[in-house]
Amino acid sequence: MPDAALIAVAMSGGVDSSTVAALLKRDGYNIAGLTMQLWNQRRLPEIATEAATGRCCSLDDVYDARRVAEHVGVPYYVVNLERQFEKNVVEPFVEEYLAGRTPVPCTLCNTFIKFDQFLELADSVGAHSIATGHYARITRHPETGRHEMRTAVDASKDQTYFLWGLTQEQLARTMFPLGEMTKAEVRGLAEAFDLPVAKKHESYEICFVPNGDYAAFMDAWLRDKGVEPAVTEGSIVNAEGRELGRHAGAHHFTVGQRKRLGIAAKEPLYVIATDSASQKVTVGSNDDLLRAGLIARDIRWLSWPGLAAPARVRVRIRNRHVPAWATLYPLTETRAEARFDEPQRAVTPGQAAVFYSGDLVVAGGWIE
RNA sequence: UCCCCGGUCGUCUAACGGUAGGACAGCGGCCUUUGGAGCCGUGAAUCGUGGUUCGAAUCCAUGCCGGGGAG
Repeated sequence: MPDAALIAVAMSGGVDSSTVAALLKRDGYNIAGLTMQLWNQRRLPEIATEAATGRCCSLDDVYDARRVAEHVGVPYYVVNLERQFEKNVVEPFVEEYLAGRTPVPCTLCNTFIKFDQFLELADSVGAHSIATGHYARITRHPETGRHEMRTAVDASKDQTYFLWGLTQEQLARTMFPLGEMTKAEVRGLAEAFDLPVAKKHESYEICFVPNGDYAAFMDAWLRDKGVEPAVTEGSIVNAEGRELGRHAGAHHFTVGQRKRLGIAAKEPLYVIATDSASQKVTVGSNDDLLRAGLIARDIRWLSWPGLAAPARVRVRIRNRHVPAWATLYPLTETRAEARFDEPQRAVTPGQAAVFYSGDLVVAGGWIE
């Protein structure tokens, strides 16, 4: 028997969250649809493109969400969280790049916006829990009652890499109705519900970067903030320190990157490291990217309450990376070292390391 | 001035006198709720001018350019 209590559904205007709203409504839940306006695509006109549709924050998406809410027959609200989004996602995103690391804005957005600010919004409309279109599962430990996160049944759509920052309190109030479904099933339901967005394409890339050119975005954002463009020109060197080329800013590069180096060599060259202090970008062969382990900091424990002794886990070091077997050694409460069974390619500072035990999402942290 | 050696896609480099190929870089697409990676596709060259030859990147002559040597 469905709970009569109100559930706030985060509606982005995409297929997944729209299907969630329709599903919960069909099952008799009392729901309200909310769309978070996170970023104004006209904010930085110098990088705006005519093809800004399909972005998670475009006006079209808000219209789509509203149409879906009307179609499904649920109350609908749009809330403006642009200020919070810029403070908690965009600003750290730029700062991380400038510091020589490679951020994961989607994780920041989930941790600080979608499951933080949005829960406050839910409170304000009297909703005791929230539902989103994420592909992940939440379970409870049968004995301890601890909330656990598990990977989505549809492994190809699993989004736990971006969700490891959720706290017990957040998990306790969250529903992921799509975690048990495949994308194909969701599409099928969207069509069965005759949702106006049933055939809408997937959203890709960073939602607030209209054309995928995050380097241009950063430069435009900094100019908009009145920050004088720093002198970021520097050299591209090999392991021996010999200069192979020049670049316009180390923050335009990330570990493992091959494209846009503009250097012709006998074999493809990849970025091995970037250094913001010297603005040096070091390049080398693919094999030079292999690392035996990593240290993760600011770890948040999800399904496990912590770690007292070394444990066998699988580690994902980027989205859609096939998790690699490793032994996890606790260093402090929030810091741990993972040593891979097999060396992994392009371990990148600033990216997340997410630890799994079977389908359990054990914990996540930031790669140092 | 003379004597060697060498000039091939943007770069590096192949091609007994017989379809100028590859790698890297570039560009485009696919993939993907981060950045990357990967996959597929694609444009691009014989230093100039004569000559020999059925046929020249290749052989000959000459000019130009680059590197070395002899003063």
